[in-house]
Amino acid sequence: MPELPEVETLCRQLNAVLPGKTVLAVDVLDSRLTPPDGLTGRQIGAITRHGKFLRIALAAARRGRGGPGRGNQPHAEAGDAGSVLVLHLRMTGRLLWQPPAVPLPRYARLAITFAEGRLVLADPRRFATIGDTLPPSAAVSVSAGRIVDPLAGAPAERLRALAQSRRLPVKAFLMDQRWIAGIGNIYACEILHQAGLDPRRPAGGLRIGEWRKVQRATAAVLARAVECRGTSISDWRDLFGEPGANQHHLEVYSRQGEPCRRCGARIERLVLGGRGTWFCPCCQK
DNA sequence: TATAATGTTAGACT
DNA sequence: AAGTCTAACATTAT
Repeated sequence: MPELPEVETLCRQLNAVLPGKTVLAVDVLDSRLTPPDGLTGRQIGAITRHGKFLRIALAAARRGRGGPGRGNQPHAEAGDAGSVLVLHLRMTGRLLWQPPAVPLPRYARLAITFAEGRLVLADPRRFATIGDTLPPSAAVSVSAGRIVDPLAGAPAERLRALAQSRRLPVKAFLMDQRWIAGIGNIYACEILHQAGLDPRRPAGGLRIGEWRKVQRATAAVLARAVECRGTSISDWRDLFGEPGANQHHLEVYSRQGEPCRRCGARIERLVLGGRGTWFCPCCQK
């Protein structure tokens, strides 16, 4: 369900709600989830997004340990085990903010209670994960050319360098989180339609001018999706249970058989890398 | 009932 | 060795 724009939406909403609040209780409702110990009593700090990961910082416990021993380095990004909560919603995970006394939603898997309300992870398929660190693959420094935030720009030269001599389909390349963080199936389809490129093209075969089109399409598609607070095809809801509006802007995703709004040809569906892939055979070459 | 689903990854295969 | 592909994860909705 959540790709970069949806996670970005949650991140902004979480930052408007959680910082400064103190965790009163953590309830695990699904045994496959193992939240880090010692969350209770701690205060929420800033929430950041890393690709599709959410990272919630936790301030030091308020009582006790107040003394001298704490030579505060200004945020050593690497070893933040014990001071953060990391979430990944995978396919069907949802985060909801509920006022006190509202009953838990269906498929609630984790609840973090505060005096003012509670944060609930609901997830029918149970793929969502929580942890105490970002995985190394999401850490900023792995490979120098990695595009850590396509919302901030995916430069054509960098895309071309990353894709150099690769033969996998350009759509699979765009979705590979090791190189570009945050693009998933919906937005990969939409970006390639807007760029006018066939999703099956080997990534290494695109010319620089074609990468420029990808650069522009990525910026436009993701920015609009964030403005629209995500795509509510079926079950995406924001932190407050509200649907997004970007589904009204989809050009190809899930539209097989319907006419392309640019050229009128029928949208086709095929399977690439095990995922449904929609494209216009007329204007994507 | 059969199929597909907004994601990732371990293992198999090239 | 490194790149690529497939199946699997668990469950619901159509």
